[in-house]
Amino acid sequence: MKAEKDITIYDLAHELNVSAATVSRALNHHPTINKNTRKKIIELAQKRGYRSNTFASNLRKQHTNTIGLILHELNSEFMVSVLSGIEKVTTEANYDLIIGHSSESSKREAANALNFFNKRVDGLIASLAFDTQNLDHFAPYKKRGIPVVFFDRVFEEAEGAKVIINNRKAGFEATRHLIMEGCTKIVHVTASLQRNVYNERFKGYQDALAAHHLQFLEKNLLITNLSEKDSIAATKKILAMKPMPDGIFITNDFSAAVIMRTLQDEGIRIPEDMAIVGFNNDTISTLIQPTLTTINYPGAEIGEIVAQNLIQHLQGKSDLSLTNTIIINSALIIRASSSRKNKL
Amino acid sequence: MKAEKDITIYDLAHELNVSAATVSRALNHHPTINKNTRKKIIELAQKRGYRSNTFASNLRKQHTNTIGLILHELNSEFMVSVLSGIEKVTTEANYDLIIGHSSESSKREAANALNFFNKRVDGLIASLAFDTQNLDHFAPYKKRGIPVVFFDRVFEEAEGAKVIINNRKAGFEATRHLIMEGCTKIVHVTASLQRNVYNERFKGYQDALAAHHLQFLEKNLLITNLSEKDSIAATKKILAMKPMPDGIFITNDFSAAVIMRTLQDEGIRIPEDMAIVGFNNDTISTLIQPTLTTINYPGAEIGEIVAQNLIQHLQGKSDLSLTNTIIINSALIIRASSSRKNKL
DNA sequence: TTTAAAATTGCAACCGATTGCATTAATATG
DNA sequence: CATATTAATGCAATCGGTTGCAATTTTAAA
Repeated sequence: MKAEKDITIYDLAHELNVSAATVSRALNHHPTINKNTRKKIIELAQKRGYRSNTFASNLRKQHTNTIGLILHELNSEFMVSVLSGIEKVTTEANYDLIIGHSSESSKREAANALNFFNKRVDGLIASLAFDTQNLDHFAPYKKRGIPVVFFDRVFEEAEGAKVIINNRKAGFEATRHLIMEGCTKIVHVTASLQRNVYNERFKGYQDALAAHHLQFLEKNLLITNLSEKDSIAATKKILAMKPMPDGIFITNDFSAAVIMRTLQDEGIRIPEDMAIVGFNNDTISTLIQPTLTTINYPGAEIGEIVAQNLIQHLQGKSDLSLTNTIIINSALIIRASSSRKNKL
Repeated sequence: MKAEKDITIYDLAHELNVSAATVSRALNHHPTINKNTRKKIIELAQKRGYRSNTFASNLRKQHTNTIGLILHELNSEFMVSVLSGIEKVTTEANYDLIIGHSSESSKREAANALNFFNKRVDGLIASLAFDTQNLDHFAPYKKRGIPVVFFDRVFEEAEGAKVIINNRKAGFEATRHLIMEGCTKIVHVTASLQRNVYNERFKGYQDALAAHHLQFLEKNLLITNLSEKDSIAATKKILAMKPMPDGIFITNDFSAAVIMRTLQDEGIRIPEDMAIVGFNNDTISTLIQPTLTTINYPGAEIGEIVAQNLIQHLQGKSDLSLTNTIIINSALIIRASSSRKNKL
C-alpha cells in the first residue's frame, strides 16, 4: 500500500531522450510530431502507467472542461431524467460534470454557485431553488463571461438562456380536461407561486376556468411544499370544503399520489367523486390505482437540449444569447384517475 | 460580457506592498501572519473579488479535497438517499464530490474509475454495476494508496472497506414472514446472483425455506433486471405456474409494485391469493394499494457512514483496514400486501 | 543598553503541462 | 552541390499558489 510516485512527462522525456515538449505534443496528438516518435512515447506512457496531471494542464490551459450543475433536488424522477440527459450529452462531448444540490435552499444554491465559480467550471446549468428571489449569485459568471443555462425553474424575465416547457399551456390543458370530464369545482394544489413553473401553471388553470365561464375561487388554490405531510394536510382541507370539490389539478405526481391515497382512505371514489390530474408523468403515475392522468414532462429530452446548447456555445458554434428561450413540448396523458363516464 | 481578468495573490501582494507568500499565508489563516496584515489582506481580497485558483493550489499541494463517487444507478430512492447522506457528510467536512454513473455497465464503471483516478480524487466511494466481475479497475487506487470504500454492491470476499446490510438475514426475515403468513409456495424475484446483495438475499430465502421444511424449487427463482418490462414478464411466468404460488419475495420495491399491479389486473387478490414482500422501503411502498411489506434499507444512514469512514481515514484519524466491513441494521416493515387473516 | 528569543515577512524553488518561437534535421528544388 | 522548403524537435517562459529556509523586525530578558 505504499504510495508510488506519479510519473510525469519529464520522466518519459528523460527515458526516451527527447524533450518534455515533445512528449506533451505526442500525447496530445499534435500533428508536427513524427509518427514513430509519437508511437514510442505513447507506448512508454502506457507501459509506465503515466496519467496526465489535470491541474497542471488546467492551470496552463485556463479552462477545465467541466460543467457545473445545480439542482434544486434530486428526489423526483423528472430531475433524475434531466440529469441523465445532461450526463449523456456531456460525457459524449468529453466534459466532466460536477453536481451540487441546493436542497431547495437559496443559500446553498449560492454556495454551490460560488464553489463552482472558484472551481472554474467552463459553464453552468441550473434549476432554481424554491426560495430563490434573485440571480445575484450568478452575477460573477456574467461578469467573467461564463455561460449559464437555466431549465425548469427559471426567472422568465431575466436575461440568459433557458429551456422550459409551456407551463401555462400545460396548466390550461390539465384544467380544461377536468372541465370536459364534467368537473365544475376544481381545486388547484401547487407550490410557491414565486417560482415561474407554478405561477405559470396557475395562470393556465385560471385561463381554463375563465374560458369555460367558471369563477376562480381563492379558497380553491392550495399552496404546499409538495411533501407527503403537506399533501395530506391539503387533502384534509379539501375534505372539509363545502360543497366538496369534484376535481383536483396537482402540479406534482407524487403529491397527487398521496392526495389520492388519502382521499381513498376517506372513502372518496376516484374518478367518480373526484377526478385527479397530476404533473410530470413519473413512473408512480402508472403504478397507483387508478392510474394517474398527468402532464408528460420529458426530463431526458430537456436535459439533452440544455447540455447541447451549453456545449455548442462553449465550442463557439453558437451564441447562447441568440437562442434565448427554448420551449419543449409537453402533453396531457389521460388515464383512469380522471376518465369519467358522464362527460360534458 | 467581456471576460475580466482574474485577480491573483500577486495582484493583492503588489497592491499592499507585501509578498505573495504573505498573501497566501494570510488567506489560509497561517498562524505566523500578523493579525492586522491578515485582516488587510482578507479585506482587499474580498473587495477585489479574489478567488483562489484551485489548480495551482492542488498542483502544489498534491491533493484535491475531492471524493469520487461511482453509482450503478440513480433511479432508486435508496441510491438518492445514499447520495444525500454522503453529500451531507462530505460538504460538512469540506470535501467536494464528483459523481459518476456506471449505468449498470462494468465498462463505464471502469471508465469512471480511471477518470477519477486521473482527476486525483483523494478517495473513492463505489457501488458496483450489475455485470462487474472483478476489481481490476480499482487496482491503481490500491497501488497509489488511495482509499476506496464500497457499499451496497460489493465483493464480499475482496479486501477493502465496505458498508453493507446483512442481506442474508434480511432475505431470511422476508421469507420467514411470508411463511408465517401461511405461504408455502413462495417465488423469489431478484436480479443477477453474481451481485452479492442478490446472492445473499437468495441464500436467506433458501435458509428460511429450509428452516421451515419447505423445499426449494428451482422454478421458483426468477432472475430479472428489475425493469418494468422484466417484471411484467416475470409476472406472466408466475401466473402460468401450476399450482399457483401464494407468496412472492421481490428484492426491489419498484419491481414489486409492477408485479402487484400486473397481478391485480389479472384479478389476483393481494394478500389473500398472493402475499407480497418487497425490498428497500421506497416511498412508493406506501402509495400503492395495498401498501407494500418491505425491508427497510436505510440509505441516508449508509451514505453517512460510508462518507464518515472515508473522511476519517483521509484525515488520518482511523485506518480503513481496521474497520473492514460495517454492517448496518435493516428491518422488516409489515404492511398490507402480506398481512393475512389466516396466519399459521 | 546589549543580547537573546520570538514574531513576521520575504526569497525562490517547486508542482507538471503547454506553447510561441527558435533551432536543427530532413527533403525537395534548381 | 547549393539553396529553399518543410518537418521535427527543443528552449524557456508561463499558469498561480505553497512552503522550507533565511532574513528582518519586534519584544523580552539580562
